[in-house]
Amino acid sequence: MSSQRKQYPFPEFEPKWQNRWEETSAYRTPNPGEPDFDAARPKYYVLDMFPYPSGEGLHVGHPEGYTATDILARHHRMRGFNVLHPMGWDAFGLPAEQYAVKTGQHPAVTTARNIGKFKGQLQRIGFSYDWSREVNTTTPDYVRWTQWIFLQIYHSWFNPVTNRAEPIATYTGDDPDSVRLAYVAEMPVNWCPELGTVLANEEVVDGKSEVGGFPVERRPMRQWMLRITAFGDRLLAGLDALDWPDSIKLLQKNWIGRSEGAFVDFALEGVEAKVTVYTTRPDTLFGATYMVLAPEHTLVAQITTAGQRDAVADYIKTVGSKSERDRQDASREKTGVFTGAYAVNPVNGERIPVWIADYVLTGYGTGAIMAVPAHDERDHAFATKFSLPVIEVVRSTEPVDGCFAGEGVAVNSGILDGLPTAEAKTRITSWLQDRGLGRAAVQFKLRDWLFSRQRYWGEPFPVIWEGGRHRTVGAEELPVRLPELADFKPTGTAEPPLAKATDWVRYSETARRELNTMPQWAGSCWYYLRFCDPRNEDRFVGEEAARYWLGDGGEKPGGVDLYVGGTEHAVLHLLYARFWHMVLHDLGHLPTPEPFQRLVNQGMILGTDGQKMSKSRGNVINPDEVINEYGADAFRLYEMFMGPLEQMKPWSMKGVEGVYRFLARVWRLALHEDQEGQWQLSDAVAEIEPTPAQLRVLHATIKKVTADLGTLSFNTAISQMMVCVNELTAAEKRPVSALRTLLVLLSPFAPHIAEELWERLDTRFGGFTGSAHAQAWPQHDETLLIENEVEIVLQINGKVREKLVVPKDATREQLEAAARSHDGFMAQLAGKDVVKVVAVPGKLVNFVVRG
RNA sequence: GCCGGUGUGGCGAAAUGGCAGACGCAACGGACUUAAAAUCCGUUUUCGCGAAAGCGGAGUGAGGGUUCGAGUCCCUCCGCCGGUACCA
Repeated sequence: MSSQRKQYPFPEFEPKWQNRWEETSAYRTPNPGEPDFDAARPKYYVLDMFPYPSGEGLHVGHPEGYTATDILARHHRMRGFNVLHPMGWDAFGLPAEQYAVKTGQHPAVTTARNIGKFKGQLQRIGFSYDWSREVNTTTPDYVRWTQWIFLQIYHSWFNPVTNRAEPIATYTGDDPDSVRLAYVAEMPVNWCPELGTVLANEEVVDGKSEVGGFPVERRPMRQWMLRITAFGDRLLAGLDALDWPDSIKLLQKNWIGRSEGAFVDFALEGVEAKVTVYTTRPDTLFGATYMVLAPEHTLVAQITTAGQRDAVADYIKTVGSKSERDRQDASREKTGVFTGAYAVNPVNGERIPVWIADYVLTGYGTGAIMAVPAHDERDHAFATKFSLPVIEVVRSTEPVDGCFAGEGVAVNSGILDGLPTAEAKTRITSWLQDRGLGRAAVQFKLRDWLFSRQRYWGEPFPVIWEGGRHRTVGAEELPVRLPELADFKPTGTAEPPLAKATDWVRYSETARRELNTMPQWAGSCWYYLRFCDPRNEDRFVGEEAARYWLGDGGEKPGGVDLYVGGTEHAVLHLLYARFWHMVLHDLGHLPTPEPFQRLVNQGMILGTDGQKMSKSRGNVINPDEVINEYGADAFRLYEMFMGPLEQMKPWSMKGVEGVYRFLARVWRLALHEDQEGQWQLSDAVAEIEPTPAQLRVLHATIKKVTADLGTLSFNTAISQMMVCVNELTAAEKRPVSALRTLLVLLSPFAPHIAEELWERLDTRFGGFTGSAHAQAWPQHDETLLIENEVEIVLQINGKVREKLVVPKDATREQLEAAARSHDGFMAQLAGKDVVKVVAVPGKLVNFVVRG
């Protein structure tokens, strides 16, 4: 194939058009206030998840979403929108840093090289990005504003009364550091000694680092945290008004994991302390037959009796040696040990034993539970193993086998007896509250966001330490630039690499800089804002630009009109970005409450073997090779023709050839090859009226392509254009007006060939001035689609027996009469007992017979 | 385990509750060609009958249900893909 002549000369005209678009800044989008800005047009902000520019280059998965958004961007421009369609680089990250460790080359150098490669690849596909808005999260000008946003977060707190972030000045307590949205805490983190860095949870697979497969251990370290949990309720509630896939909303919902329940205080026997537990089932309090503390619970040492001290110490040691993963395996058999201590059940004064067990986690609730083995699977398994008593306190209305964890009616529960679960919950909660023994409580699975990394290649914190206290640098000192380092190798200790830049670290005689850097998510948390106003030197985004491109927060939450990317960011990037956006909105810096109004996930593209593409499987498709072979238009078109955008689907080179042939047919609609092998305008193209059939298919195509673009059904839009081209190919003469419409419809999908044909037709015919992309989107004429006659089917008991052509507006009665006068059909009906006749105009007549 | 998605020809897929398989791939036949490629035209869910035009049956993972009529709606089950995992 590669040695063969191309079916149409895309190797010549595709680069030609790409250059022309670049030279003429064809896709530059002016901002409000600029001379060529047209305020009368509506806005459309369509965004891709920007890539990490890895050394591997682009794979065919990237352009899937990018092509979809490019088609929509082009379509909206043709419909008169001001379209914001930008691209940039999420360029901090571990691979560049590790490459630097290996080679000594500065990450900035490799990053710049990779960006060059990525950008070149994207430009070869002909995307209509406004490259003048390109951003790179690692440039000082971008880092400056990332750090500035950190300052806003640091200098604010969440006011529970107003339910929003406010400047820290409005906090009236005596320890502002305890309420800041950015705070320092000693936290267990994934530390990889081999790599010399902490890793995010998602970078740890089976207790080993994803990169290199080195062991990872949990170790407590001093970390910066962001108080995302304060926004748990709003992050949850805000989902309702967003046009996101339900599955993604559900993922966020589960991740946030809001639950309603109660704190209950248990007195301890012979110890001056109480244990507070969190439960979602306070109604089962009468059934609590023992209590379990997490092995790390602070009271364990205090309450353990002399006799149990060795057993408890042994157990804690065993638990400590287990990997996090082992410990979280729910199917594992329960383990635990008695502390020797007893607690008192506040409702009935029962004395219940206190155990420690690793199935109680220290990070959730209070790290202590009341165990109700009759109505909780885990407690039941534990009680069974250690022969602890089981008391039924909820009765199901239906028979159940095994442990009953559902809702029913309270029994054996004193004041609660006879109450349904929901009522029992409120009753016991107020009972506890009245006596100061407990209170209603809401808990989240969501944890505060661990925001610091012991890495070089990230944003430095704009933070200074002095006398054991932290403070920020002033906004005028931003950006805090990374120091130059010759050696990126890990120190071998927990100390971040920045510690090696001794001059940089030393801020003053007595003050030192923070050594941690921010995680990669920091830059991606707000890049969609910077795109609105990427060169603004006074603000992270200009107020007018933000108000225009994000909307004014009217009826809908507003923000980016359409955001397309993979599902893998469902709970990380998409949650973090919403959190930052909310803080900035609360502080008055942004007009809208949410960042992304509509979200669409593209499905993964699999290898030709139906497996996930990977280097080890050797099934990776390289976009450059496809484009060399078939051209950018065919590549784009195939990516969209494969199947529904959101669906997972395998690659097929034969499929690429199919759309390539289609584009070649479009080419030959207008051109033919002469004796010298030159493409000349075909004589078959003529200024003639389209036939009624051509007109019908043309307008059906306008209608379907337009509708399908609205629902992102690119594959069916393309098949309709194929139908249209097949119709025109079959014709002796091609009406030039039909070609004109077809090229306009095709131009968002296959922009190069559309422009090239448009330009060539302009040499002979009128109506081809300017660019195909600059044309108004066509409108279909419904009257041309209506046929005078329609074919209906005649059915007996729902089975098709005959077909019949009738006037399109025939009534039910006329249809039935027509059926009854159809001899062949009546012959089949002869002798049958017709009980009912269903006639549907334009569709069918169904005779229901008995026997 | 729980949650979500999905299941239609040889393959990718299409079908406001109304003729299942549009469009594309592959395959087969024909035209063009010395020949091939490319291109163009045609056939192509499957089984049975027929020389053929055609006729008849079955058919959207399995089983049930609602309906004049179900790929589409409801119930039960199975497979595959993804997420999540002791969150009290």
